[in-house]
Amino acid sequence: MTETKARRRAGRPRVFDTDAALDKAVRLFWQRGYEATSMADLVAETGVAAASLYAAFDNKAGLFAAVIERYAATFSVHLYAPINDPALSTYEAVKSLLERAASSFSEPGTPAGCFMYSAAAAVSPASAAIECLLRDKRIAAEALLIERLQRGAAQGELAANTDPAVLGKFINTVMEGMSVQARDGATINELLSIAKMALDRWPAAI
Amino acid sequence: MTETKARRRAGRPRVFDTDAALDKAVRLFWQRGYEATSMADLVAETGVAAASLYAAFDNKAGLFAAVIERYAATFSVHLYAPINDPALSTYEAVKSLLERAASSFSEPGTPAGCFMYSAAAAVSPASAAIECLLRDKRIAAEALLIERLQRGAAQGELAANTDPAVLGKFINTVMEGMSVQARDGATINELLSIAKMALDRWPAAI
DNA sequence: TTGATTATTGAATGATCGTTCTGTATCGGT
DNA sequence: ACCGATACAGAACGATCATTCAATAATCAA
Repeated sequence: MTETKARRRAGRPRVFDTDAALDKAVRLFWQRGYEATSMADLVAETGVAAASLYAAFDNKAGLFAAVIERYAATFSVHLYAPINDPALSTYEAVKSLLERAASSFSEPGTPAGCFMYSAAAAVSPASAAIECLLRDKRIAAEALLIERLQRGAAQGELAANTDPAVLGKFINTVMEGMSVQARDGATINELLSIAKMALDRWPAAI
Repeated sequence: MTETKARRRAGRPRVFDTDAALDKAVRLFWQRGYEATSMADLVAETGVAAASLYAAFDNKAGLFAAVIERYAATFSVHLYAPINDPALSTYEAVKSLLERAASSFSEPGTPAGCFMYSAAAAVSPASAAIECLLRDKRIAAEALLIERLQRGAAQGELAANTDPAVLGKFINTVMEGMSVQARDGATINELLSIAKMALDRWPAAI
């Protein structure tokens, strides 16, 4: 007979909720960025003692890495869902992606813009590894989008002279710009009209 | 008889070159951002003692404000020159703007991307005023672009159903995204193809 | 030459940074 | 009941942060 439940680890059980603490940390890093968020800020916001955060995440960089994964699991997943939805045409998928970006980036309950774009836009040389973590995520997301466009091209959904890599980079660029716009106070309607303009002249197959 | 030259100030003259020091500081803030650049970094890079920097710029925020103006005078001016060039059509002006952004953001001799977009993307609440300084610059630049488009629309250079404000926001959004792309390693050719795709959406008059 | 003014140098300031230590509490296994 | 293991709380660590002080140097106006 096999154990269905995971065996509890020995020792005193953790009292704080890891995901709840990460959710708080996500907001903080999202709003202020990596360098401007101090461990003291994180302790105050999460209510978890510094030593406990270190025991769970090693150090500030480790906590940030966990925060990245938490953001990806709770926000990025929904944003990019249309890309993986087989029911949508290529155009519909991109349109839905941009519209989700517009509403997500201006969502009142969360910091403006996209965590992946603004949380470590510029860092000290000592934190270069942090910048790379986010850069890799951005590049991976772009690659995912380009792959979707390539599938669409293979299905004959794009004009023959369209390069999916360029189109994907363009769409991604607009999304990154929309994040800056949102940070500067753009409303959801302004972001939607920007998205709409990016979708104009979509290189559909003839 | 009027004094043609500005009267020298009393006291010991400044020995360090303010603009040369600002140029060094521009690079540092451009690369690392406001929070991740320390006064010790600035002292090491400029070769100017801390007390002298404080005497000249009051504090770190004051130095950053001077750095913003220096960047605007030495980089932004060239980037936005096509917008004010009366010899160019509206389309030519925007095309030239985006092409200058592509080459400027990927220029090997300077940090990648645009200082105005990445130097204070996310800051601590204590530095909120710093974020506002750059935001105001971004919004002013966007307003300048929109005004140019409105003049073009008045000249009948744009399709009748085009909203210059939306078109300007779109162009600006693409530029902001191009800065992120450049930071992530995009080449000048990749940026140019992104710019080209944005221009494909151009709503010329029929 | 003298006094007012401003800049420079180098050390020192208190505050905050990320991180760790010390001691105690709570679990599973025996 | 006891042991090894893990987590807790709070104080403490050296390093670095932005900033300023004290003393000296160089200029102008008189």
